Amino acid sequence: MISNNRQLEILSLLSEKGNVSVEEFAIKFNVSKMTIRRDLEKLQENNLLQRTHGGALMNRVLLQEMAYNDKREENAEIKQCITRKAVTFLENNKIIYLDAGTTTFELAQKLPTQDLTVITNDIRIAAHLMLSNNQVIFLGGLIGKETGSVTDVYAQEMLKEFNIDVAFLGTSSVDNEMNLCTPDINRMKMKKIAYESANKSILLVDSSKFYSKSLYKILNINDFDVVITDFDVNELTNFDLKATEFVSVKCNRKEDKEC
Amino acid sequence: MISNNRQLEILSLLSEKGNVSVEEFAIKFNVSKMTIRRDLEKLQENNLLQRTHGGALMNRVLLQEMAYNDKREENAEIKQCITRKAVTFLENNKIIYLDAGTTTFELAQKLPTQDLTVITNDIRIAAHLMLSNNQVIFLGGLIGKETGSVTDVYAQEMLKEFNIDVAFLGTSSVDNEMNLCTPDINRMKMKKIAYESANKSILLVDSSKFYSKSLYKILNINDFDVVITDFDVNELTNFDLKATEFVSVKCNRKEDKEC
DNA sequence: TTGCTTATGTTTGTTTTTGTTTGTTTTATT
DNA sequence: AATAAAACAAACAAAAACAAACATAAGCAA
Repeated sequence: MISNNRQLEILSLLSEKGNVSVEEFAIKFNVSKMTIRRDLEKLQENNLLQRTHGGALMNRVLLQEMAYNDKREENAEIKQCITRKAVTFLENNKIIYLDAGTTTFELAQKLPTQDLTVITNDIRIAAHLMLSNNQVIFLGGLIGKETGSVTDVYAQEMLKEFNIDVAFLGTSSVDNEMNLCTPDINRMKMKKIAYESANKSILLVDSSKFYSKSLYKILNINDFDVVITDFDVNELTNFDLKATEFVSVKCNRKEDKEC
Repeated sequence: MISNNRQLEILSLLSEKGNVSVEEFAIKFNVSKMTIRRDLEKLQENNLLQRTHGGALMNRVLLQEMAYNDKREENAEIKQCITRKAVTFLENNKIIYLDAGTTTFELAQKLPTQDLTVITNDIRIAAHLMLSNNQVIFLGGLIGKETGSVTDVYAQEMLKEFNIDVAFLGTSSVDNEMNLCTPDINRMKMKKIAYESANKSILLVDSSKFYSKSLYKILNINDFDVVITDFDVNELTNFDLKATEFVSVKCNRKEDKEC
């Protein structure tokens, strides 16, 4: 087994159990304790765990990263389908806005590597796109720990100043009347401002988000120019959706071929 | 880019398993290990994976790997010494500013994990600290590709609004008259604003930066409350440094014990 | 064919990783 | 505090992986 791989496994077990012992791993990987100690030392250097006498404790930094990765996994196939469709709405030299969220993060990874200007309030999206040849503008402010995004008044004011060609928005829920909802007032405002600043707004929403509501109404699904979703078309035709281009991606969870 | 089928298969297996070993593939494809290494080398050049001793890991999107790469940087040991000293100037519940740069990035990794408010214009610093329990405020704007930082008018205006307890600044050069210099007007302004907004300013500068000048003067070394450097003390006493608390870290490049 | 380029294998010496030994430090117990 | 047991870490040695340089083979155009 290659050493980095062993270190990754140590981290992964650590995140499950919270603490690990040197002996445990020496046996598990069939290497000497010294080797495990050296692994732990290296991992500690990178702030990935906290060594103790006899083993190591989890660093809470790691916890959060894992939580984020887990969240990414949820509905992964569906998000792949949705974002794969979303990129077809892109054109060169456009200014786009990417809302904070896991779906838009997936979209960020599928963007062309150049000729776009991308505005975002999600630090993970910004950090990722920084490596591309696109122009990246990050909205400033206090970074929210759970979401890795900025939504405060700084970000809101800054966002108002841009002329956006296409805004890609996500949402945490859609209620019975097809209103997008969110429990947080700042997130609500960010989305509204993005919508208002953009010539065209595209909603990315997977079916798990429907029929649940929370405190703030943001916009109605009808307000969007395009809605990309795996939600059942028939259910939606009960509503008056003529104003919206409606793209339903059929997504077979297992085979992932239809999209 | 990808020259053959084998490399494609390596990537595909890598994305399935997360890691691969050289030996495994040498056997699987019935070629020499050297050939596999050359494949991995090529794929790494294209940022498609991360080589390790014995094999390769999937290329991770998160910034952990960046931290990794930074470890291998030139004056790494000296920067370690300087930043180790710098953290001793921190107190709980303070508002600090971290300038963009590799030295301050090192410092960010050594910060306590809570009770600080950190303002920064460096996205790597922000992304890293986001995982801690400190409050993190990122200054918005266009992200510069080479530096991963924002220095434009948005960032400048935003920075002016904060009350900073301690600002930690770096610099690209210090000229013969002990003025900090930079070739970029926006970077110059950012540093000046940070200096003016802060109660206390601490300069982190390694000896390689001295005696070289560039277009814009920022500040004089005497303006700082504290200067932390590995530069030879005797050379500096030729200048009138009484206004500045001067901390010289002795750093033995090889042994790295003095600090 | 010849000459060129590219991919691969082999040899060699170097670097990295790992295990072992030894003596020290930490922890727990009396 | 004294003691024993466990964990640790420095130093060395062995093994594995690596990479440069050269040799060989394959593919391809003139």
